[in-house]
Amino acid sequence: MLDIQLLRRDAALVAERLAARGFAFDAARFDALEAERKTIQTRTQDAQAKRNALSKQIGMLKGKGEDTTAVMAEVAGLGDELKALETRLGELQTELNDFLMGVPNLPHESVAVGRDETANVEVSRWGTPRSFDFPVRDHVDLGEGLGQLDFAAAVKITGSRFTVMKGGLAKLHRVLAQFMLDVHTTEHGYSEVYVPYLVNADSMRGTGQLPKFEEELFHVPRSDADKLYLIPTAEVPVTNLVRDEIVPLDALPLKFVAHTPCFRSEAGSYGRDTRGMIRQHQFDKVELVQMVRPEDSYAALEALTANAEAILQKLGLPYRKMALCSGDMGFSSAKTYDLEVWLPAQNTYREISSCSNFEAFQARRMQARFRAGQGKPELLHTLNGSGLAVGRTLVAILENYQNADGSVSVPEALRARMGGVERLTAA
RNA sequence: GGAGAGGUGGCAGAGUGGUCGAAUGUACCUGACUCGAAAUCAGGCGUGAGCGCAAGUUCACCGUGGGUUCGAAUCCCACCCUCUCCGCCA
Repeated sequence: MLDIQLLRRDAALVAERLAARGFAFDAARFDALEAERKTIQTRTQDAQAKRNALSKQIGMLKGKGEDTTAVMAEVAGLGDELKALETRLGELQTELNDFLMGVPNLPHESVAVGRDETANVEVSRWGTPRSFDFPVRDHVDLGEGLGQLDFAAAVKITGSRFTVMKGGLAKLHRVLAQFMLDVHTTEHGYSEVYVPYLVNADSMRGTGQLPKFEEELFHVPRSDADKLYLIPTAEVPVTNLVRDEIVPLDALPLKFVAHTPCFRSEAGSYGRDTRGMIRQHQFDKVELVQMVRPEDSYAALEALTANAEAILQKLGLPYRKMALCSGDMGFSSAKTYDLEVWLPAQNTYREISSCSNFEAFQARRMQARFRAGQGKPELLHTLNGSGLAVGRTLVAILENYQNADGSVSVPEALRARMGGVERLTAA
């Protein structure tokens, strides 16, 4: 959520900055809503103050055993008007809130203006894509060739966009997640957390998935009014750890890492990446989350992105770092770097991590604050990034480390964890 | 699943219709005393929002949402959550 003070001061300026990300902010509507809110709120509060004063008077008179009929008559006249005002004010506040909850974050000044991913800016590249002297197979052929990747079984059990892994590949998948967790906790200073995979609507609103993106979520019904959502990323439960909290200054920065499955309905992506495990309804991800002081958040974004890059480097996977343009960023983000890993079979780089600074956008929705000294509570800045998407990392290893005979070498960094196994072969 | 208890300020804990945003204790901050500290004494000390240049002032908030009333922490309804015991269970 944006700072309403900023909108009151200059809604037109906000509209201009949001236009850069392709969002049509209706400044006229906002100004109109605000104007009415202001009058109605003032009138409501005046009426309430009057009612409170008279009621207090009745209390005092009764305490002294005196007659109250005159004051009662006076306050009786207030009733209908007050009720109407309160109702209208409630409507306006709901309307304003709904309006604000649907407005995306402002792009940081360093973000390039552009409509879609074609305007993203390549920041750096690491590693050299390997050249193959045999026909390159994609991860589906490789995994099925090994007898360790089974989409047919997943379709039978559940449906499309799920996968079953077996044997060495299943183990490699597990080992990858643990490798990432260990690197981030021991080398990068993150605290490991284990969190629920089902969350309530307040949590989804806090990080910005609701109210706008409900169709991208899976949910589990409970009572009528109350359902739980499967997390689309660990960002949701982990960031919400600080919802409605005032964190002491000396506890900052907070740095968390969590390994969770992620569930996405992928509504609207029919036909995209239908083959293989690039785009699944369920996938594992190791997520980095930070809560920092506002003045530290852009340095933290660089550091967090470097933390994710370190995993790719240790695994020897070539990648490039992209700074997303204004039109390609997520709803809540002020600035985002995507890390894209080289996939030989697709002959291109594909997203494997997305690292974002949300500034105070999520914190404002969540009332996530810190207190410096004796001062007023201030909003935190929140950040997160994948470190990394485990399924896609597995895909990248299969394709980049494949051999002519269809076997797959295990990256050096994982061999000890794999019990010394150097390559995955068909059983 | 069955039975019971309970959700009040950072924490503890009063308050069952009126002067209660809320006693008291504790924690914390400031000052006094002290060479300094402890102890003691005095004062201060919630969050959000509106109006205002400011001083200030008004409103809302006692789990959540409704209702009754001139007036609700207190009464009524629904829901959520926590705890205890029993049963079942990874």
